[in-house]
Amino acid sequence: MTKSEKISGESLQWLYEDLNEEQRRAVMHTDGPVLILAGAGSGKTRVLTYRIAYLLAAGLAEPREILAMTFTNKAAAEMRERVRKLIPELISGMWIGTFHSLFARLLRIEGERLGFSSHFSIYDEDDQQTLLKTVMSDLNYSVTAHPLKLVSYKISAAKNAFITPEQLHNLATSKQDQIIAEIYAAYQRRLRELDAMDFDDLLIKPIELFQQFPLVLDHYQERFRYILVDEYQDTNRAQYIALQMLAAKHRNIAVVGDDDQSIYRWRGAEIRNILDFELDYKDCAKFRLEQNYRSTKNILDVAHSVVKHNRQRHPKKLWTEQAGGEQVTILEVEDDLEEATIVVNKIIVEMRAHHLDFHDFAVLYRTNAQSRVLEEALRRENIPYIIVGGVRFYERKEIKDVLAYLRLVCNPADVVSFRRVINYPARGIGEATINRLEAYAKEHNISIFQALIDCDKIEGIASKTVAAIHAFHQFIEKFIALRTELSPAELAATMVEALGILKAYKQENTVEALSRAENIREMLLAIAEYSTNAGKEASLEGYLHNVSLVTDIDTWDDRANAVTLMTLHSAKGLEFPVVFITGLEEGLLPISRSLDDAAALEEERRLFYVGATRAKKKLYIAWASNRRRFSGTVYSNPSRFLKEIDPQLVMVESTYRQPTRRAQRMPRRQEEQRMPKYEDESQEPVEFSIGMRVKHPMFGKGTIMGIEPSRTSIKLRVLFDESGERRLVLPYAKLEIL
DNA sequence: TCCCACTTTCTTTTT
DNA sequence: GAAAGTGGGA
Repeated sequence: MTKSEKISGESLQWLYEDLNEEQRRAVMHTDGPVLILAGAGSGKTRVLTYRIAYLLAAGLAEPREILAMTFTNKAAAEMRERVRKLIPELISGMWIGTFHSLFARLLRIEGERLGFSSHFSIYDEDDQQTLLKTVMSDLNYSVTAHPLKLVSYKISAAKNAFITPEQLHNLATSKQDQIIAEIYAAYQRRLRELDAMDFDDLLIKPIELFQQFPLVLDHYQERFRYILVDEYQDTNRAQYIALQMLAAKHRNIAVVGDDDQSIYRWRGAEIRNILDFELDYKDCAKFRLEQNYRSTKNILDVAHSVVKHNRQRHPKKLWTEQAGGEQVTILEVEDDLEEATIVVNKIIVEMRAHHLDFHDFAVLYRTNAQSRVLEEALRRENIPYIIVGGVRFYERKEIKDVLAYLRLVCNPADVVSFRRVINYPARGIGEATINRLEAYAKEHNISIFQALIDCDKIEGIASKTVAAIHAFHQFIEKFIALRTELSPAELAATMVEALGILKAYKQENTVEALSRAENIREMLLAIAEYSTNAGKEASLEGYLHNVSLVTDIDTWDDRANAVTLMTLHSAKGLEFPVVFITGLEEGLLPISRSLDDAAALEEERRLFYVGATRAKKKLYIAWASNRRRFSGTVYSNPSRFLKEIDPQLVMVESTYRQPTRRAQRMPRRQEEQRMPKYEDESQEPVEFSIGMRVKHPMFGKGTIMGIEPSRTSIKLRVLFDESGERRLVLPYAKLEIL
């Protein structure tokens, strides 16, 4: 049967029924590079899934020849599910997943060539910093002189830009940058010794692999006849290079994206990648999806009126058949508490008026810290809610403890995990002992885990400690042996039981301890679920790789009947009938650190755009003139984005009891830009004066006796009526003026 | 070596 | 206001 015969069959009716003309052309243009500029809500996922389905149904590709890359597991799962619905019989063997998970899979298969085993550990940011700390101390660099955050940020940035330690060294313009390059080199060596990779390595190592082993590259180039990339605007340099390499042979690379929704610049994403796709592939076909199927015209116009102020963008405008719609409402409120209250009230009102459910609402914000007041307000009204993000499940201490044990069983060379659990639960093995073990391991060129066996030969370790070390060693060995006999779930459960962690938490009997115990139980259930789902494929390392790459949004349950609270970043790709964007204040959205950086500011604008275009029917935008941040109150001006919105598109609801000069409603034109106070804390004006009466939540009432400015903060000397004199650091002292 | 109390630092977003 | 780091006493 020829290609055209197959395609003309009735089975492809869906191509004509479900797609508009431009979408269909994008789907059916299968030869060569394709750029699909797909605006928010224009059916981007639909085009991708139909394209895959079409490639398969038309016989242009086998499932195993398709590689589809997304940024979240959720997006990948959705894509897979939708392809399955179209052509259930052709689903297995495709590589659909996130960059990180697919590359991890690739590295599990091919990593041995680079000196990694198939069960290498994946380090998250936390682990990364722990390792960096030890690397720096080995090199005798203090974390005071070279803040860990700075070092890890620069190394990560270099990796995302695919810059090697040597290159970074050559690029260095300061002594510190040279040192960072040196740490970077040592860090990479150490990772290899530990059989571990961090998130960035998952993107970089495939490139190194391809460069060093052209035959491997050749194999994957041949195999992946069709490559599809979602959210192309968020790819970084490393991802870009990897894609270029993989696509070089067949050149069937289709990328979908929207430059207006590029919001990961800070993570190394290069908007240039999508803006320049046509230069990279001069013969590419270009399709524009500009019909929006999600939102009303009012919402789109508001979003557009803001984003059009960006210079770094393809000019374009979405259109919709849903003319008009409800006006966008701007809520002007006094403070964050009131903001939360009004949001909750509006939810209740909207529910009654339009027969909506809780899951029809999303409340979005710039920073996770903003969720707290909202939570409290929702709880007061007994409204169920789900928070996405914040402290992630797999980053919780108790979860990481158990995971570290499991990782150690998989990969005894994993020193970061080793250090985490060697003395947890406490078995009397302290820092001094660990250092001796480490020195011994280094001297004899063995792993620290192997050094445990010989610990009785090491000088300076007490016999009691030797016994503890041997017991620990045997404990791990026992589970290494059990690994083949037990399922991951059984192994984990047995291990947790043997460690007595749950019992210890129960004994502690505090709210915190009990919730930690609960979390561990939940994790054991999750492992069991993984074991069932993966069936015969289930393995401990498989599970560990999975959880390393899971994000909160992946587990977000969109069917649960609850209001969703999340950051603007997490909201990308989702939609809700009613959306609230909160905290539209200078310094918060746009965030203070972006104010002096034109490119960063544009990203903030896109962030607003992403948020606004999540709304289907109704959009609320809120700003508060006071917001409690840290422990002080911060006064701010309305976001410049509010002023960019065409006033005719919105209605303003203000709840000021008495609007202040600062808080004039929607001023037409911006006079002097008043910077929010918290932008630079050292400049925060002192609101306190000597002799002033103040109240502290713990110490009670007192009198300010002195004000002592220092390099980084201001200290107040307060004489408390009951407890005497104390020094309090200003931004953190929760003082109320009486 | 462990444990407690105190100090310091951090809040932008996340695979 | 948390969470990690530091330091002194048991």
